[in-house]
Amino acid sequence: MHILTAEARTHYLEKYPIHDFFSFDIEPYLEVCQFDKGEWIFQEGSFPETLYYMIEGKAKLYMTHKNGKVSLIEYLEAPRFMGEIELLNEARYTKGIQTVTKTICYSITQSCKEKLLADALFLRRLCVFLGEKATKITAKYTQNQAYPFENRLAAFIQLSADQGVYKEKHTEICEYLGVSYRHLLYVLAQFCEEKILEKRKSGYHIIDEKRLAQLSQEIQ
Amino acid sequence: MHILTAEARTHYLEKYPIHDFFSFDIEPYLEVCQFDKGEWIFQEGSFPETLYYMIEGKAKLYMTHKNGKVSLIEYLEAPRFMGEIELLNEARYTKGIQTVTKTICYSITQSCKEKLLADALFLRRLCVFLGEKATKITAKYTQNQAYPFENRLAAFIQLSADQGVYKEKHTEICEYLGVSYRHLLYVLAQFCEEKILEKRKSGYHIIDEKRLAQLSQEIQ
DNA sequence: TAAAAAATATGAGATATCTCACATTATTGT
DNA sequence: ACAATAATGTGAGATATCTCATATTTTTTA
Repeated sequence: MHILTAEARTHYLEKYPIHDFFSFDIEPYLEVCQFDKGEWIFQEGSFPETLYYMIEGKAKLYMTHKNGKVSLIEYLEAPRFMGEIELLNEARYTKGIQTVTKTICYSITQSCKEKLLADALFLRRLCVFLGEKATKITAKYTQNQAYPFENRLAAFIQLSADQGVYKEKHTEICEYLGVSYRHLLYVLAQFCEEKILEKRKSGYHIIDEKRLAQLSQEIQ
Repeated sequence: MHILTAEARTHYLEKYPIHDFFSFDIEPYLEVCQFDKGEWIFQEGSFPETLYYMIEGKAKLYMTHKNGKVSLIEYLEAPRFMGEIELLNEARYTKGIQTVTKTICYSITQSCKEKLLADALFLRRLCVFLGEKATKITAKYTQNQAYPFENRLAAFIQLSADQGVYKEKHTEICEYLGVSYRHLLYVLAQFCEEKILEKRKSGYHIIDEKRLAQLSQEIQ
């Protein structure tokens, strides 16, 4: 992680205004910083002392279980807060967050913690953010247990395909969707067999859009 | 649902003080109400116009999927807010909430919505509540996909057993834990076979506490 | 650019979990 | 007190999903 210079700072603050999040001047407490691809923003189990607001980039939220199994819990995409739970509660240790791409964040030091926690404007925005977060997680996991993997995968392919081509990393996606690597490959092969997808060098091409939509619509 | 009289109102307000949630006087906007066992607090799909704070009782949060499958998402236990997401966002329709026992709530009309959304004291408490909610849901569902049902059931039995006896309703629990009724019965039978539980008229008695703890501790 | 590490691929066998059908109690409303 | 409804219990067969072993290809790193 490194902190950006005055020029870059000005540029980002103009591009992604944040002043209206607060009813006091946040600039003295704010820095613009950059994480390289693959860098860890929070180490799992640490006690973070900074509130981040991600403005560009993408990261993954991880958690390691006692049995050593690692779950990819969520993709975090800009714009969003990180470390907000730790701001509200004392001494909460965090899950791990690792960037997927180069990521730019506003970092807000906890030296203005008191001010933040007394600022209705900021708190209201945080409430909305947290509420949406809870709703989204609930929806995702409720689906997970109510639908077979086939439907969830179809939905995910629709969501993540670019120009009709699906080319995510299997190792990552099987974690995210909560199935084994083997099973993901099985179902992808099955989609190919059923002529819904076609596997080429460039990725899995969607050839039966309609059928895919049908499968995924059983969810939404 | 019916609204309690002045005496009862005073009694509850003394027993469960709520004044310090707000920096203004909430009493003019507040009523104490009671829901009977099995009554619906929110009908699924409706647009609630009241913020509730449950002070006594227990309820279940439900959601119906497109395919007709119903998920029991969460047990809601006092004390907690209900309808807070709908207060923050315009026109959000809600999931269904049905009481399990007689339930007492403070109901807060949306006529003080503006005041609430400008009150840092209240918003801060709401943030903490929402943050915990998100954390809890994440933990629950992350476990769901990382551990086989055997472990989760062991943990749930430990949690819900009363004096060493487990006697929840199967129909409800299989929904909550996200498995079929049949499978729940299988695993309970398996626990009996392994002499972890013993089935009697009064319920399933825990006879091998140690082994049960072992199974469930693989999670926590 | 060679070696190491990560990602992809596939087979085979095990098991966790589901669906459906049906019988037997409890519980509840009238 | 009786009918209706909900909850419990069990068998059998299907299938969704996992584990493990092993080979190949791609990407990363020294």
